[in-house]
Amino acid sequence: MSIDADTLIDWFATHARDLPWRHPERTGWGVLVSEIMLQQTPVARVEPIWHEWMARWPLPSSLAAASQGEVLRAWGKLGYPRRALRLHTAAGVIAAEHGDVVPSDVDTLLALPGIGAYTARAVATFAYGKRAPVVDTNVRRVVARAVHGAGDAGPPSNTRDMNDVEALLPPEADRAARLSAALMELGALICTARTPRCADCPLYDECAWQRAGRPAYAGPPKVVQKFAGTDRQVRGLLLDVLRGTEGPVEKARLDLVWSQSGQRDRCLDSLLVDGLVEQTAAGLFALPGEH
DNA sequence: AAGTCGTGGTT
DNA sequence: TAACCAAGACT
Repeated sequence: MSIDADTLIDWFATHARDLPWRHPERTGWGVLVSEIMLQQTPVARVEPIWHEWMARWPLPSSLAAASQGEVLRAWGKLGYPRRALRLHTAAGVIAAEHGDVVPSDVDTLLALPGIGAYTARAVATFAYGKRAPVVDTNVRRVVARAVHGAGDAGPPSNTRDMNDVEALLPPEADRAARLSAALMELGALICTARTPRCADCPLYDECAWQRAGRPAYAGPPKVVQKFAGTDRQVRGLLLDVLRGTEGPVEKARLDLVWSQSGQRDRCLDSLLVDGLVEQTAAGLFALPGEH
């Protein structure tokens, strides 16, 4: 079973959310920023920050001119702040080597830090109308159900997943791009992970999962990531102190966020290694480039 | 290639 | 309420 492109493209034309990075006046830079922010982060939390960034840094060169600390503060609590640092670096490369214009070529995009298989193709497709398989978690789920009749996608396999989606794309780049956006939107609004709204699905009649009686997911159990008590939580708490403080702080201030000194010190050290924190000559701690 | 990397809303 | 989930990348 396959997916009828026209059916889904038509559904998208009438049901797509009005998201700012889809507006006709958005630039490739705006699309890139949105895609990085949206990695593992919900639309609702990204939208206000994206607007701030577009107003403050309308070009790659304007972001590149900011300090890392400014960028990390503006990133706020979107999570995974290494994304902000990589985007800052990518902006510098785009400004210096690509005429301050986000590249439209997948391989060129892949060479930039923080841009992987999904983001490179999403930017090429959504910003420039190229024809490329755009595979994110939504698309994987929609294909698993509508095409393969499974309750959910199994473990990701980049090559196999992209081949699956490639086979669905119409030959015309413009329609392929719209189908890619539609597949993602369907996964986000209708074919959702926990409680799919099948009654509202434009693919209801042709969906292999529906036809098979909606069998439960039968693949290997998904690995659920813990958060409470992990280094990830502690790193987040440490960084939050520096984000909320004007200048450098003493280590004693950071020691307040977590009682276990061993884990605390290990996390602070890893933040220094990652370049998310710097130590001043006086031995104080600060966001990078702000002292 | 399995683990790691933030954060907060939803069920 | 604990678990799940959200437009992944990197090592």
